[in-house]
Amino acid sequence: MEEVTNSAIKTPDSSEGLSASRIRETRIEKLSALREQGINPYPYKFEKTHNNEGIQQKYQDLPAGEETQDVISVAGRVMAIRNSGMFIDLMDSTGKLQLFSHKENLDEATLALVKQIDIGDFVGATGTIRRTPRGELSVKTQSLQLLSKSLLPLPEKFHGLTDKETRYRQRYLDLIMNEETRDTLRKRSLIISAIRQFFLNKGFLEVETPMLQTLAGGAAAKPFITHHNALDLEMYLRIAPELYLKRLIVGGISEKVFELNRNFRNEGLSPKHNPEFTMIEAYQAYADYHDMMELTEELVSSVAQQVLGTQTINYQGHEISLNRPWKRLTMIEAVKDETGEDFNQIQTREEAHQSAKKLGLETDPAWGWGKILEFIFEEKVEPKLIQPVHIIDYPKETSPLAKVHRSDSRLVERFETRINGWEVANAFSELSDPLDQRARFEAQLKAREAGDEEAHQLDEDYITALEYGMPPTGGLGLGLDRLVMLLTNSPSIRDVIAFPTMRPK
RNA sequence: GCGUCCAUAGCUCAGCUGGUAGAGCACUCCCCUUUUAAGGGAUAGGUCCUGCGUUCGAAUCGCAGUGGACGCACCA
Repeated sequence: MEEVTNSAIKTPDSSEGLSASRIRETRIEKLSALREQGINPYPYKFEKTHNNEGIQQKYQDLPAGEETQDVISVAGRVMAIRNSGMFIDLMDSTGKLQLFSHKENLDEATLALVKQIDIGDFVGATGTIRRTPRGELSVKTQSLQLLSKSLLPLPEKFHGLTDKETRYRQRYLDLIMNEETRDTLRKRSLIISAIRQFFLNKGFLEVETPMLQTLAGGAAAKPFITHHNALDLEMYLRIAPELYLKRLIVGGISEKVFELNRNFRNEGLSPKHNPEFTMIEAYQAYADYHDMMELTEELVSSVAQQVLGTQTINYQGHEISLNRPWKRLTMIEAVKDETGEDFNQIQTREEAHQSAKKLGLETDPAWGWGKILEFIFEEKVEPKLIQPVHIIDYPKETSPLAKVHRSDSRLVERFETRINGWEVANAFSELSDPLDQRARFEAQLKAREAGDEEAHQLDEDYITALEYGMPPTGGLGLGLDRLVMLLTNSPSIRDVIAFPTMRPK
C-alpha cells in the first residue's frame, strides 16, 4: 500500500511543462526522504481543536507581544513561508493564521520537518497563542505534523490565478487562490438552504420527480437525448419538472409541493446559460398567479435579507431594490408605455404586423398577434427593466400550460418576474381544464410539424391526470443560478456554478 | 452557427517596423531567525497553442485548425 509504482512517478500531468514537472519530481523525492525518517506524508487523522477564524475571534483583544498558555491545534494549507520556515501562513476554510516556529522552541526533528514543508502542503500545528510585536496573531508551534504533501506548485501568491479558463477547468485551484470564488459558491449554498427553509416553513413538501423522461415536457426547449439499454428506449434528460409536479398535485400528496433540482437544455452556452442549471418549481393548490407573485416577492426579498443582510443589492453598477411590493405591469401596458403601440386597440394579426414594422422590427409572417406582442416586448421593453417587475398577462398562443385569463380570452394568467432585465421567475394560474389542455398541446404539435423543434410535446398521461381533476393551482418556476448571480454580483453564470460545462481540452 | 479579441516558463506578464526569448513570484542551492508579496546571492526552468505558408531569417506577417473570453443568434 505504501508502494509507489514507477509509472505513478513518471507520469506527470500532460498539461505540465518541464518546470512544473521538475518541481513535481523534486517533491516526490521529498516523499521518499520523509518516509525514510518514519514520517507518513499522507497520514489518517489530525485532532483539530479550532479553526482559524475561531482563533482570530477568540484572541482578537490579545495585545501585540503578549502570549497565552492556552494550547490549541489548527490545521490547513500552507500558503506562504517566510524566514526559512519561521513564519508560515496557514489557510483553512475559515481564514488565515500565522504559525510561528522558532528554533529555540522546537526539538531537532520538528525543526527538520519545518524545513521540509512546501507551499501547498497541508499541516497541523499544536502550540500556544501569541501576538507578535508587529501585531500578527500566531500559533507558537510546539509540534508540527505534515498532513498531506502537495506535489504541484500553486499559482503566484500575489496575482493569484486570473486566467478564466483555468479557473473554470480547475476550480479547485480557483478556490485555493481566490477568496471571491469561495465566497460566491458558499453564498450559493446559503441561498439554496434559505430557499429550502422558506418553502418548508410555508408548509411546502419537497419532492423529487424524474430527471430521465420518455417525453421532455413542461417547457419549450431542445432536450438531451439518451438511451436506456434494458428497455431499449430513447429517453430525455428533463427540460422541466412541471408536468410531474402537477401530477403530484392531482394525486394530493400535499397541497403545496416544491422541487429544487437540475434541468438540462441542449442549447448554446452564454454568460446567462449553462446546459445544466438549477430550477426551483413550486405548486400550490387553490392559489392563482396573484398568490405566486406574492410568493416570489417574499421568497427573493427574504432570501436576500437572510443571506446578504440587505434587500438593496448592487449588480454590475446597477442598484436594485428588492423591497416589496414590486411593480406589476401587464405586457400590453408595458409595450404601450414604452412604444406607444396599444395592443388593446390592435386587434388583428395584420395590425400587429404593421405595428412591429412601425417600430423597425422584422416579423415572421407566420407569427400571430400574441407572438408579435411578446416579440415587441422583448425587443423594446425588456432591456430597460432593471428594478424588479412582474410582467403579467401573456398572450395565450405562447403559453400552452397557463389558464386563460379570467377577463380576456386572448391572454393567459401568467407572469414573468424581471430583475436586471432577466427572466428570474415564470409563473401561471395553471391550466386545469383537460380539454383545453389537449387543444393547446395540439396547437403545439402543429407548430412542431411546421418546424418548431422546441414546441411542447403532447403528454397523454398528463392529460389523463388532468381528466381525473386538478384543483385550481398556482405554479412558479424560479431560475436559481440567475438569482445567485444577482445576489453575488457575478457577471457570468459560470461564476456561480462550481463546475460549469466546458468543452474537453 | 456568425463576428471581434486572446493564447509566450507552474503562475502573473513584457517582448517595438521580422534578426532566433525576458522579468517578478514559485522551484533548487547558499546566506539570514520577528517576517507580512520578508530580504540578499547563485542556479535551473521554453513545442512562444498546432499545422502550413511568406522570408536569408517568424513569438512577431498570412492562411487553416484547436481552446478560451466577449458580443450576436439560439434560449417561445
